[in-house]
Amino acid sequence: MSRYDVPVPRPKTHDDALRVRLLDRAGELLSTEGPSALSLRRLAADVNTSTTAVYSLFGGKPALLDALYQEAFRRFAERLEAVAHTDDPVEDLVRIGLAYRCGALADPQFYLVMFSKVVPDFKPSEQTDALAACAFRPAVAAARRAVESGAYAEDVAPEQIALAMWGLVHGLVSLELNGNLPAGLEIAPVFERALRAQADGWRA
Amino acid sequence: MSRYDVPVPRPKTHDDALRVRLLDRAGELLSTEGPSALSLRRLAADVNTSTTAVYSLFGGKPALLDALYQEAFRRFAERLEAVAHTDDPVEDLVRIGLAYRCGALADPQFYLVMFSKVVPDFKPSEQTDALAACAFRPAVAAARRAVESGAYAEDVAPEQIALAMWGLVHGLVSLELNGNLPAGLEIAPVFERALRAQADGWRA
DNA sequence: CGAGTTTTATAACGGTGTCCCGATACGATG
DNA sequence: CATCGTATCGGGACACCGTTATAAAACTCG
Repeated sequence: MSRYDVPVPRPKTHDDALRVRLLDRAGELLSTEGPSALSLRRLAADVNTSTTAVYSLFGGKPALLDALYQEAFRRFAERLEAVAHTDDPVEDLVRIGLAYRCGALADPQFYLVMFSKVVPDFKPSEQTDALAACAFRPAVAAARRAVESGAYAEDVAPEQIALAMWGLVHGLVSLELNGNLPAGLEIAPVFERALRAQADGWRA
Repeated sequence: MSRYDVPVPRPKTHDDALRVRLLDRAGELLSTEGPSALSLRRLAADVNTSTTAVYSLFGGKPALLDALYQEAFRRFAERLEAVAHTDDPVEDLVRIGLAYRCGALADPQFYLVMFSKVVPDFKPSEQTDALAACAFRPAVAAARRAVESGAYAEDVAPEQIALAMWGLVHGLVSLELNGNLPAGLEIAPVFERALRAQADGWRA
């Protein structure tokens, strides 16, 4: 260490480029072969490095998962924010719900990382929780517009309505992804009808 | 072997009593210390047998989980069937939803075994799927009564309504158990209001 | 150019699920 | 009653996991 603790970082190959390569490959493994295929040894071998890299760059497997988790939420939030507003805020809520399902089905393994415990003893960090809250905002905003437009009673908090919608879509999507749905049932139409029923149920 | 290959099985200590002891202990471990504490070695040691017992009695860890899964669904179905009928089928739907949450919160680890992938590469068997369908029936029955009573339009299948209710309660409960809910929010009242909104949204 | 420090890969540790394999103990047979 | 055959069972081996201690390598600085 030079004088006065000036930190002059020595060169490293465990750099940011390797970090993104690890994250990319981890996402690939997760999407193509499922959570059980994502082991540190396999991951390190696939990008021609050692397991130590994961520890120096992330801190361990849970931390790696946390990074993936953040990325997944970021993309998810993007999708939901991209839903165009119409002049009917209640319709917006329904559309956000439909976009939610699209996003989940587009990359099921990521969805499972976000909301299911695919890795034992994995606890999202605070920063990650904040990101998750971001993904929640478009629905809250739509619900607020709906209340302001008079479609819903003024004494209900928009957060409550948004949470109800979120619970519904998350529940149906989870059941769908886990294969818990009764066989021989077309899901898409039921999904939309349930969404509209929920949206209508809150009307003043 | 006596003549004509009559199979006279030799005595075994891997009998049904050991089977239930293993299942009991497995449930205990799951409930008290979580999924990561449920290892075959630990389980076998706790009931004074060997890991082989699990393989001869169940077939492996996934199969053991499948048995637990069945037991969990059995209890869950009991809870839902025990919900008393009132003269208002729509109110019955709401009560079933509330009972669902109670059942899930009573033993969260079991709920996670049922609906979350706590063990990688665990696929419920067909028989188990049938049991899961049983747990679904009380809600379908209530929805059917609601349609017959005229509360809901005749052209909606009771299964659709029941599925929507199931999705809602499952989603909210999952979010609650996974800690994905926005902090500082009283859940119980929101849960019930969302339930009623969903039930009302289907009204003719 | 040598000393020292950072950085990295290798290997070890304790754990897991799974499976083979030899010891065992019982029922049927002579 | 003695013997044999066989089904059964527990211990150990195997491959893999996440994690970490260690020792070699590479770079900076005096």
